[in-house]
Amino acid sequence: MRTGLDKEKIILRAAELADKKGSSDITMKELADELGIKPPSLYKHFSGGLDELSRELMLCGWRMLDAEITKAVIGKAKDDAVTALCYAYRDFVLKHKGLYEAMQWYDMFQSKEHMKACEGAVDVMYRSLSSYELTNEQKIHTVRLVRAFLQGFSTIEAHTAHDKPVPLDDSFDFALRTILRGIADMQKRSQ
Amino acid sequence: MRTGLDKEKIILRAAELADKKGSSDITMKELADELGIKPPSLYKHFSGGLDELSRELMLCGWRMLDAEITKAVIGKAKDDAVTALCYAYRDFVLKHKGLYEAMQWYDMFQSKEHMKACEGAVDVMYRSLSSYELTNEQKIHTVRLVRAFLQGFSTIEAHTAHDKPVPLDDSFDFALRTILRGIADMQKRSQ
DNA sequence: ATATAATAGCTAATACGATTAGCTTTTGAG
DNA sequence: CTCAAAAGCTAATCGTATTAGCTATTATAT
Repeated sequence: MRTGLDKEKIILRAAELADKKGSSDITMKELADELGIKPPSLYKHFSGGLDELSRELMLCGWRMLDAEITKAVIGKAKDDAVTALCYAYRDFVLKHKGLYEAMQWYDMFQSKEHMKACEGAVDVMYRSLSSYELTNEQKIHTVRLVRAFLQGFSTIEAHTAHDKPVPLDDSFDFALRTILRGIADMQKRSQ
Repeated sequence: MRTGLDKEKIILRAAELADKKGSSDITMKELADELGIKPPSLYKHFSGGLDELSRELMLCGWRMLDAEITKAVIGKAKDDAVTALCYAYRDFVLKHKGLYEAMQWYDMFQSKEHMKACEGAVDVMYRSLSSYELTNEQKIHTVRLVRAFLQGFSTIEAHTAHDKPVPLDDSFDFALRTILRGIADMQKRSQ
């Protein structure tokens, strides 16, 4: 009982470590070294071993992302809200490459838990669309489109060398405008 | 020299195994078992071990995807081509969940090789846009948008339970139409 | 055909990370 | 001040990757 560690602190440390490595593949040994303890000691905090740690990392990541995008859309509506949310999401992924990878720790056995975890973040997306005049079904489609785009663009960007002839910023902006235009178009037609 | 195996066959078998597991995390042991040989024997074909196997799997996957989408767009232009390409891409991912994961074996050390590998598939996307009247820069933005959307939508779909209230097919269709509308809009304005 | 070199498999041995078992020290509650 | 839980440690076990060295098969060159 010397180091003053607890589950929370360890997870945050693990997240940092993942981001430093740029990958979610962190080992008990690496994490223990990072914390100045021996690998077996980690089992006092995570009796479920690496699996439990991964799950916690995933949950922690979604909570953080949720917080970021929530903060970003406060006081904004419609296009402003969607735009802010998208930029915040992308920034998060670029800043947390390793953690974001851990957040993809989909299904297998824990599918429900994972879904609950992203739920918060996805819910923010839904709320951001609430100021538009869309049917529920349209909102669902739109959230899926936005989610897919963000997931795809950010991962590709995070894993690709940043020396493109055409800046990625411009492409992101372009894509975002395309999507917003699509939403506007939808509203026009449903009137 | 009994089993008549060669690099090519082993890779294809590894791809099947990955898809069967729904994950790219296949071990030397699993693969050896699958092939009816002992793990050390694999090193006769892959002296670089698991790393080399992963790389080959990645390359193999991109070649396969390239072939699929190329086949899909033959004889088509504009919206028809893009639509066919998108559906083919999505089908591929859903059919090859494990292999597709292996294809994400980004950067680290081999970044250039990986880029070359996707290059073929990305090139098909560019060609599919050739029938539109777009500037080079616009094409680049568009390819990035399409790529991001496909990557994101497919991975999310591949990893999520298929029991949604609103069918994913409809959302895919909706998103695709939104993107095509965006392209049309762009052309209108640049005239 | 036959000797020979490369091939492709095998077993045994090594290394390393995950995990478990059991011991010990610190710390918080009473 | 005592005691139980908490949190760390070392030693031991297990499983997978990988290497080393052996052997049988196959292909090739004489």
